[in-house]
Amino acid sequence: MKYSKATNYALHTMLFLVAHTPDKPVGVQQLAERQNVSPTYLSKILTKLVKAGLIESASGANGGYRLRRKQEEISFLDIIHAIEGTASLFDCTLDHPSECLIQQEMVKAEGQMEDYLRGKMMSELAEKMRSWH
Amino acid sequence: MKYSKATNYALHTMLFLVAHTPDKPVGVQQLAERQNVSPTYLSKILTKLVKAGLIESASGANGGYRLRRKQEEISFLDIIHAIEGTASLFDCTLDHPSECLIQQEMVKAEGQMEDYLRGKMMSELAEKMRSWH
DNA sequence: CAATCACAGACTTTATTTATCTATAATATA
DNA sequence: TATATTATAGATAAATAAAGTCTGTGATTG
Repeated sequence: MKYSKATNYALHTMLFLVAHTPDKPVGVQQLAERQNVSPTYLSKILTKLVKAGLIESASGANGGYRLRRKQEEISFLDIIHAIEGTASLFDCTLDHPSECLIQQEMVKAEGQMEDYLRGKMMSELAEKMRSWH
Repeated sequence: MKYSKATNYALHTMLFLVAHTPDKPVGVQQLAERQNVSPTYLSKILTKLVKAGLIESASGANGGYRLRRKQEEISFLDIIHAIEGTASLFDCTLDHPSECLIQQEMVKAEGQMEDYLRGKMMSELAEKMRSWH
């Protein structure tokens, strides 16, 4: 079980957009170069972020992507859910007589991780980055 | 990102062994039937649990598997680690100038889930099961 | 109109997970 | 000791998912 690379790309792209001057959109080309990934592949990932309402896109010359919400309102969990989906990490496929106790505990465990990610905002990371320069 | 079915099989097998009378070993055949999985495949999974020291095996007639520790000393995390490994769920493959802030947060988030799983013992589930019968 | 950009779909490649098959080693018991 | 029973190991195959490519289309700017 691993987080996908796509999630990594998404998180880094978001962090870059947050750190970037907010007005001007950033093209996928530039974002892809910084991460050593092909623009077409990254654009697929970014489209998911657009559909999730985290960023918006502009076509045409000088187009690209920019944030759609304030950075204090974008959590790690928002981004991860946009890429990985929101389904539970654990599915008990066995047919039980009653509810699966194991499943219940696994869902609770996941919930702990999600709570942390829900509370961790992009603005906090941006703050940390700034304090280094 | 999903927990593997193997982890599900492992957890259910452990729960069964915990609920079972402790002395007599249980054969993989019986364990596999209950979960609708092939004995050879399950035995591979169980071998991992053996190597992790959670259960022990006995060859030959009347052989099988049984717990090696007390049920209060076997956590969900022990079982999951035995099957999935202990590596972090998130690897930042980008080459950063310094430590990856995103990675750091992801590791913390994981830690929350692991803390929960570390504290959740087989004995607790067995207790719940008993209270239903 | 031409250059620049995002978007969509089909496709390929690679990696991982889930098994299966077969042979071998260990053990109990008749 | 012989036989049945059981776990273990390795090679391999099949199924699924992840990662990435290619190509064409549509929107926007200058």
